[in-house]
Amino acid sequence: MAGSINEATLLGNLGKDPEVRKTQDGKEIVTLSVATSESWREKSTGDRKERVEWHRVVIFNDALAGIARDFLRKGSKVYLRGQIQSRKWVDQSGQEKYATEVVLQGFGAMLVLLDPKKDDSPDRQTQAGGMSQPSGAFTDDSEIPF
Amino acid sequence: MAGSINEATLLGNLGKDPEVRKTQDGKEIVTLSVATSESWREKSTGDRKERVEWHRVVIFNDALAGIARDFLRKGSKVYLRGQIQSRKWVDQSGQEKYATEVVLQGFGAMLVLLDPKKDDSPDRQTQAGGMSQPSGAFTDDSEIPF
Amino acid sequence: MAGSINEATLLGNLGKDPEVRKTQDGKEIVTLSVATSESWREKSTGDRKERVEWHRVVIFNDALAGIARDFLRKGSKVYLRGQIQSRKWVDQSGQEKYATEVVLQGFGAMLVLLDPKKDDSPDRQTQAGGMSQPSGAFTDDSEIPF
Amino acid sequence: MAGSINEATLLGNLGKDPEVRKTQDGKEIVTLSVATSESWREKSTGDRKERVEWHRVVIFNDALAGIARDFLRKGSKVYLRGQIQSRKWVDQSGQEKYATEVVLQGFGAMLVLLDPKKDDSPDRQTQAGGMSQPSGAFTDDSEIPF
DNA sequence: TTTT
DNA sequence: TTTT
Repeated sequence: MAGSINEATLLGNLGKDPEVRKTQDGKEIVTLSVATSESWREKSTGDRKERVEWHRVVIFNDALAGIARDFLRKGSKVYLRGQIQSRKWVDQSGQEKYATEVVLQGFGAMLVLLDPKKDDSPDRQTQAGGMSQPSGAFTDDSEIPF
Repeated sequence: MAGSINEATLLGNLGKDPEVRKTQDGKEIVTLSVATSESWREKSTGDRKERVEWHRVVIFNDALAGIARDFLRKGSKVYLRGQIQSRKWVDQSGQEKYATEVVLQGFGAMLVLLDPKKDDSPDRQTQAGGMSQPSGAFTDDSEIPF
Repeated sequence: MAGSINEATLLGNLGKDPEVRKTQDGKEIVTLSVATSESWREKSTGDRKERVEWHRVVIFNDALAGIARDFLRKGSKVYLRGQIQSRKWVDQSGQEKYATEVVLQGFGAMLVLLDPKKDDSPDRQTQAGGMSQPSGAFTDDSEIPF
Repeated sequence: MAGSINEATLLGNLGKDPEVRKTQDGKEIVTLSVATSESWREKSTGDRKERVEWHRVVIFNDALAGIARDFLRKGSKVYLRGQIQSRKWVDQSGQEKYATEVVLQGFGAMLVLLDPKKDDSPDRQTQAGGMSQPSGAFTDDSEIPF
């Protein structure tokens, strides 16, 4: 199928520290548990309600995995974009299981750290594949149009 | 939690006709099976690979459900935005089951029909809460400002 | 034209305090100056380069305008979504002028405050038109699937 | 500034054929005029209103520029993502001019052709940095997991 | 004018 | 398990 888009965009907080695994060939894969939440007031009762959603995020992209491993911690706020992917397997008791994950891999993947910057941490954004953008002017403040 | 985002954006094709259910209070809920796909060339072997992902999409929003029911069919191309939500239940054999769905409900929800417009079909876009998109001309090039 | 999308998504910082204007009928309109920036390393020279882009953001939506007015300040980090709109006018010297803005109005508009929460500030997210989402389970931590 | 996002997402139609220019070093740059439109019913009068917005889109990315040049024409429907960038210059009469464009360049850039596929046209999606989307079947309903 |  |  040509011309399709599969994109998950999350802005939330980590429920625990990133988990780092290694593939057989030594590549690091980082897994996050990200919570998003929404709240609203029940129309009928006027009660305040909240729904929390937990997202399993798997980072295959090397650069993003390194950033996540080094700079994200339990409680960190993060903005990320990846693809929705479902896996199916049979567990030890023979049951079919499905899991759906947000996978950061390939060229749409994005990760932005949103914690207030501390000390000596490096630039806080990375996009899969790097970033290449041209130089732009606007060095003189008087040139800003508003 | 305030300040979070949970957004799934899909552009894909329906694998079958929409399914229409009714809640106890008579509200229609429409479910879609949407396929997205990506392909790439294997670096090592040079082989062409493809991965198809199937997304279960559940439309609670009345306006969007009506549009989907009336104008989407197996094979239709659609662009939509909703939230990722996971449900858990126990099946008849006592097994715990999880399912993750893209839910269209509330004010971020969006549905855009991308099939070539036939005949007498109505406006092809709706966003939750209103705002449809009517016909727009391309008659007079002089209207284009650049 | 049916089925179109016009969306600008920004995550950046305010260059100055929000500006509040009133229309003739007393409606408040809030204007923001939002900076986004990207940096990269010049391939040929190895120099570090940066490009800053300034965005004029105009908030017509009442709820979002109120949030922006009350909780955004110079330096605030904000995530927002609106539409790209261009205006044309003739200035006092008879020159034709164009300006392009990101307009928050209608049902796709979104504003998320990303500053660390202080004290007694209210919930930090609003979407145009309010928010209505169903109740969801996951109240018992043991139910979380990963 | 690290951690910022500047993203424009458009789904609209071309008002005229793509324009192809060459830089001094022979690189092709493709420019599009893309129309998006929205309509609504005036609350007070009940009148149907429509607003058409024209977007100037500049494609620096080689792969996307080639796709646009070869497969887009006046009237084509396209989905694209790029960055909002403003330029300033002085015209021949000494007037300061500003222009805002959606620029496709670097790794967030995306272009998806949405015209019904004709004949021998190639894959219809490209993302900056690679990743094209091939044909995908709908032959066997049993492949759909729900 | 911001932020890093 | 997070955050508000």
